Amino acid sequence: MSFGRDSYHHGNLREALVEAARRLIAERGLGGFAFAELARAAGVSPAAPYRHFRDRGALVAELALRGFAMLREDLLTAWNDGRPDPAAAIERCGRAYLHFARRDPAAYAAMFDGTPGETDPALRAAADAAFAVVRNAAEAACAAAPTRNRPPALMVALHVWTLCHGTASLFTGPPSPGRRPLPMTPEDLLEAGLLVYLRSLGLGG
Amino acid sequence: MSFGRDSYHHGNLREALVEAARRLIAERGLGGFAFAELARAAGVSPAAPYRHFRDRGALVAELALRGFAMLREDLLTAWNDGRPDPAAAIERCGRAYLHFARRDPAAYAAMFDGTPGETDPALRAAADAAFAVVRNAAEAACAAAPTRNRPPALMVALHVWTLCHGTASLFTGPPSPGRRPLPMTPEDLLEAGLLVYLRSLGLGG
DNA sequence: AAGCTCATGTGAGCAGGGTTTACATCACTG
DNA sequence: CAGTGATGTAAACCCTGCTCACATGAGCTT
Repeated sequence: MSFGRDSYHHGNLREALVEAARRLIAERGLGGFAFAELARAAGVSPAAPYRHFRDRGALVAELALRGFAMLREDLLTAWNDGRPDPAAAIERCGRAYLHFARRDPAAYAAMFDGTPGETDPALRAAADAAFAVVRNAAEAACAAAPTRNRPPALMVALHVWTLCHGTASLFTGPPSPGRRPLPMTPEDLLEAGLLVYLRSLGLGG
Repeated sequence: MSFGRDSYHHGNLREALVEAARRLIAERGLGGFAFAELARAAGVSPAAPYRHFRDRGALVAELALRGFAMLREDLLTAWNDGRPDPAAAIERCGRAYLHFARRDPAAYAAMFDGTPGETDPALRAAADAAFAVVRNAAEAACAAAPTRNRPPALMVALHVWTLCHGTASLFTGPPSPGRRPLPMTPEDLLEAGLLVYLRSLGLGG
């Protein structure tokens, strides 16, 4: 369990690599970390990381996997069984979503901009589990809505997720050319959007 | 004006590079094109592209610039002065937005995932011009809404843009780990979302 | 037509990254 | 205490981004 490298083996290389990548991606974007650079930061030879990750993509996938697990927990806490009412709880979920995207931009990028290629089943499962929280919230919201205005719960969940992701993608993280200047916080923009949307379903204030 | 390279000079290198980049980015993502590869595809030495673009980022910025101009035109056409009514016209804009993201995924990526660094003023202006169309549509929609339910037009524009971008980002282009399987087309999902949202403002329906 | 100029392309070259392979070290286990 | 498997090293390969001095030739001036 040595960190400063007093022995031949690092003792914690895998974690060190993940954390170094998290830092670099947060600073310079998804493409902004070099495998060799991580190795250097850990005080290890350029080939060492390959003992822990098949390639760069595998490290990004690991980051995404952990990200989905954390996001799921944050959403579960925010949902809090829909108390005091589904609309308020969903707005809390929106804030939690943005908070997560801000707190761990590297994981967020890995989750939504990463690996155009094949997707590992465990990763897909983690993504499903995170979405399931929103899906469940949408079910509760629809159950609480007047019968006439009930759209399918899955669609509501997708709309909520879309609004959250759109807000996070456009207004947090590294600025892209398409980023608009905001006259309010992203949190307030999202809350207002969710409010308007849910009101149309007969929910909220 | 030679293409197959019968003379020392290419004659159209700049355009050839942009088009090759567009193709490669569409296939392999934003990081998936090599400057040297573009040169090879154009039958030119690896140093030649640097006569036309300062670096890789400059080419991406060019793609983004053209993208915003095209998107603006598409949105203007879709808006069609708000006929027959603002809600219907805004939904048409949403479809146009998705259609653009699908038709030119490389430009779309350059516009919204590109260059974490400084942004050229012309690029910013092009982005502003495209957003202005939506902004204008939101003004018209708000003007048509019952007085009690009028949120600020800018906020409505931002919500619409966010919904469009969220949908495009999550459900078109190269699949990311966070992508959900959809029981409908992205177009229908977005249309439904805009419908619910605008209904809350007292429009459409 | 002669000559100048400048945009455009070339070739060579440097630093550095991704990845593989054969080998070294070491913790653990029987 | 030897054997084994996990972990790190060294060296090597090719590719990329980018720079610089130089070559080419299109178009303008005269």
